[in-house]
Amino acid sequence: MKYIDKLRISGLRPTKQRIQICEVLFNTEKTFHFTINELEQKIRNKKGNKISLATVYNTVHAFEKNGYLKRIPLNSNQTYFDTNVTNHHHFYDLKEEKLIDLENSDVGPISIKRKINGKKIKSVEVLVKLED
Amino acid sequence: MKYIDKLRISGLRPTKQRIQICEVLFNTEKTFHFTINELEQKIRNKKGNKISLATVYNTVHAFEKNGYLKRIPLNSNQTYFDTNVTNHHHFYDLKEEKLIDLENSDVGPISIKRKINGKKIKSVEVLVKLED
DNA sequence: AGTGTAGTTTATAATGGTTCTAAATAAGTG
DNA sequence: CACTTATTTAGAACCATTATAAACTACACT
Repeated sequence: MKYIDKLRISGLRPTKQRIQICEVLFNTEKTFHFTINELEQKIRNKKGNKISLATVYNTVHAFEKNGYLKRIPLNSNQTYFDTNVTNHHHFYDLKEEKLIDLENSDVGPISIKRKINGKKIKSVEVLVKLED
Repeated sequence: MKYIDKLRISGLRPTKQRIQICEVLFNTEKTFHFTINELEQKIRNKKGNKISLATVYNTVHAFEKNGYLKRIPLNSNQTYFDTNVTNHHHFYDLKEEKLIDLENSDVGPISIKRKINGKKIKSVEVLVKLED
């Protein structure tokens, strides 16, 4: 099982639940965005069984901490996650309330000319809001 | 009173509460970031009286709709607003959990090379996360 | 294989920011 | 002043998320 090593490397025991969540999140051709609730639905549909909501939260947070998932900065009542952890940006369609990936090559280089003493830049994220 | 006209122009009746909120938000040299709770505290301290939390929410949302305030896209359990409604970007200090303004001139021009059919760009917002 | 320990899952409760409700109050209009 | 409509308010409701604590499971060690 390919996910067992992935989990072990991060010090996470390869439990049935975590492997199932891996299969839903990472066994796809395309990366995607999701909320915790959407993920829980997806697990229920794809695997035909249910994983406790608390476990879904725990697992997603563990995956985020280990760099397998990214949180998308966005104003919403729900938190959006992204299975695409490479450097990239997002369109946000205000009408449809949908996120669309912007490949890194879709956005020109961004230069930040200001420095803050003692701090270094961890990430630069661009959100492009779309209207009709 | 300078805020009465501002309110009237937007079709908002210039009530005592709205004027007091204007004074706290806009009667300052520098713009600033705030959450609803911080604003409510500030009103209590500066004006010595209290405005119902519901009214603070209503007013901030009304001001946002009329372009007097901007919501900052950021992952947080609380919503952050900005009294600086000009085009600009933000640092987010992960350790201190603090926002810092980036002047527009601090960020080089950003070119978005991809188009979405039927949609136009409303805004481009950059969030630069800082770590130690 | 059996045992012990630490990690994990789970249902459920608690938390906390935000929104809703409906009654009281205030502003604008004639 | 009388009337209509907007606004304020306290409190309830909502809902995503986090905490709790008991049951369960993985794993290391004999």
